[in-house]
Amino acid sequence: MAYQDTFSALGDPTRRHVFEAVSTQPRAVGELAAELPVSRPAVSQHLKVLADAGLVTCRTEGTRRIYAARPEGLAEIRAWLEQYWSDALESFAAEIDEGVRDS
Amino acid sequence: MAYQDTFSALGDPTRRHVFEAVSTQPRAVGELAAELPVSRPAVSQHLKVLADAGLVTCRTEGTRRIYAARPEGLAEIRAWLEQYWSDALESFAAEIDEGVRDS
DNA sequence: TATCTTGGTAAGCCATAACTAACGGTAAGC
DNA sequence: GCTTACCGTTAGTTATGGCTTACCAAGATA
Repeated sequence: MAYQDTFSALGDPTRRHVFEAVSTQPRAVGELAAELPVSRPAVSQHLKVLADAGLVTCRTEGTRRIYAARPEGLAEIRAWLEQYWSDALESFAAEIDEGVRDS
Repeated sequence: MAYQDTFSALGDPTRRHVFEAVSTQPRAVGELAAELPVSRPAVSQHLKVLADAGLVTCRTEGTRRIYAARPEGLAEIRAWLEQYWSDALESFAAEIDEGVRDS
């Protein structure tokens, strides 16, 4: 049920920006803060949330921390989506079948 | 880019519950409020957000409003996910190709 | 070894939004 | 036609969380 964490993590616009930024290319915290309209600590905090949700990984490079997107983190939400999609279509078909004769 | 609205709408846990409830079966506001630990106005507001995001539809039935899930609302996020997925794998492959030296 | 650079953490403030309570409107039933 | 019940909206309060400033830790370089 970790797809919920993914939704919560990606629910914030700033966090989506950070995620998409590191998706384009792995970057250090300072670089991200430089191109985003938020401070470095803010970026760091968002990265922590994303990391907890399994959406990014961290690689130490001297004093720098290079963050990269982790596509696998989207696997759960992807699986849920496909599952839901098929279930919904099924229910929809059943409803049509029964005929929606109001209550 | 409406997948962002979808993420924002589904980012809230309560809203996910409401969405999943109406997914199981179309229901009125009062019924939803009765089985969820939130008040009726709260449910109503959540449904408004979900409706704006195109995730639910409303059908008037006398004085009652029957809300139903709209699977199509997930189409955008689904498309984005597939797009991102393939792009990410591509970038990942390119990165591997260039060789991730160190560590 | 000393200093500088870089990143993470903690505390506090502020904004957004979710929740509750109360009111008004509308349709159904008697 | 009046009463009742249900639904939606609005105002007010509370709480969650995001942003910033300040401080601390770790590593590289001279």
